Amino acid sequence: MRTWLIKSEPGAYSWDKFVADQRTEWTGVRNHAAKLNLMAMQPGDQCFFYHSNEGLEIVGLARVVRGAAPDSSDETGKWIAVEVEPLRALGRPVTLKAMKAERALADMAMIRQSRLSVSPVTDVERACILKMAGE
DNA sequence: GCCAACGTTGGC
DNA sequence: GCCAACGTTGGC
Repeated sequence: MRTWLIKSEPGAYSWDKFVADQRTEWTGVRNHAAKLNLMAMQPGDQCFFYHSNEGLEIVGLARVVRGAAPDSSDETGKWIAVEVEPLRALGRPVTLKAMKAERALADMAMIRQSRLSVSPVTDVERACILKMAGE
């Protein structure tokens, strides 16, 4: 089981909306590096859910329920999406500021490449983030 | 195939 | 609102 990090602007699609929906197709990724990460996702993998632009914190944990398939919002047929469901909110949100201050997270993909909307999280990083969340 | 111009993302 | 990072487009 691998762990990933997916970003969403809460104004566009918030954690609360995600919880209300119970399951969603993660559409709209139009970046090749992010697409490669989507393609590597397997059912059962988990994803930290991060609020970009507003909030700037990881708020919850999700699970991949279906691997990559054509993105239903894409008319070109070039892009793909996975389906995810919420697992649980974190004990407390982990802010970008706190992550940047944590030396163990200095090499995190999302820190090094801030614009990448779907990124991998290592086991060490995952454990660190969960600890920061008070879990 | 290079590179300047431009658009978008996302943090500050 | 600004700007850095980065991706894409289009002229040459």
